[in-house]
Amino acid sequence: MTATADLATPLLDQAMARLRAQETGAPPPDATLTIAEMAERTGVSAHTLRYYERIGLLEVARDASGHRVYTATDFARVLFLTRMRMTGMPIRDLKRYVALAAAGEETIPERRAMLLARRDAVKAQLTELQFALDTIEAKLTGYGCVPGPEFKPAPLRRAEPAPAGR
Amino acid sequence: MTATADLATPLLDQAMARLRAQETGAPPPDATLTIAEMAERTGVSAHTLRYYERIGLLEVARDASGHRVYTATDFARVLFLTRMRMTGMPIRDLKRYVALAAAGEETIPERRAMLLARRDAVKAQLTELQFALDTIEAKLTGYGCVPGPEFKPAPLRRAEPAPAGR
DNA sequence: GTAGCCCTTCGAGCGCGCTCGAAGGCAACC
DNA sequence: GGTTGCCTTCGAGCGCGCTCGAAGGGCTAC
Repeated sequence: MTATADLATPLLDQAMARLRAQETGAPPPDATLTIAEMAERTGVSAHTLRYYERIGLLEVARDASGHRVYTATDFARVLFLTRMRMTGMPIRDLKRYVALAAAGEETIPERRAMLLARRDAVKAQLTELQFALDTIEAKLTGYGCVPGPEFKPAPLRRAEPAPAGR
Repeated sequence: MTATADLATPLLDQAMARLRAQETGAPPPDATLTIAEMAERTGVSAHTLRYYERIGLLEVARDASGHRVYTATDFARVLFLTRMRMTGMPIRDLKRYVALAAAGEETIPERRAMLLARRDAVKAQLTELQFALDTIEAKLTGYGCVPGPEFKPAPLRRAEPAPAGR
């Protein structure tokens, strides 16, 4: 994809980078990573990793020279953050979530509530996206395009019953 | 949903407004609409409707007093635009698409290419969103939430990339 | 030593997509 | 005539999420 330059979708490219990261740059066992390695493996730029730390989404140890030392836990957290960001969860909410997580067990109810809200939001988004996809394919048909020789619209299991037909 | 105020997701709310618009504010037969009526029925604010027109996404007729007069065609276009926007399609691309559509039949190949690219992007997004949803539900399970109707007591934390780590 | 390179902090800047406010027109009603 | 209220144009401003550049530190290789 990204066939035509002016159709480039940065968000999607980043997302694909992250997917690749999840597949190829699998979480290291208990090795540590430099910021450059983290950037490469998570698909999140070093600039952005520093930014996330600055705003309190991450708390990263330093080595003797003051360089950041990322652990497997940090790696997992960055993946979590990027997945939540992908769903459109605002950074302000992620900050709150992370703060709650740092605060201890008694914040679990609120964290759970946040996740439940996010889950509902994501389900709604899936419904909407499917709706938009239907719109696109209808228009493609109008432009003399067959919906496609491919069998499955997407390699995903339908999370939701499709939104009332179309 | 939108249980807690600081979890509010404007995007989602707008999206829901639009969904409602599609259901309730069904396209008028061949009546015309004022900007306020369009705003109400599409869930797109009057400010934004004017903005869309200003940047060339819309071309709206005026009445004798210079007030905008929206037709059913305009309504349909606004719905199309909002659905494409929902997929993350940048306004710049929509501008190009609209310009092509205005240019005539010979631009159909390029329009088709844009739609195909967008279709792929949306499919990728669906996959990603589903992935994120899985992540959320796994974490919810860890927080003692059952994803389904059946209840299983899960007092133990699942080994998850818990950002709650620390 | 010094070159190269990756790292650090800090603050400013940017692109996107709205969002808003000011200033005024026109029509209807009291 | 005056008030209300929705409409107009125009340009400025804003919130978000990065993104970048400047200025400098420390390590290794030559």
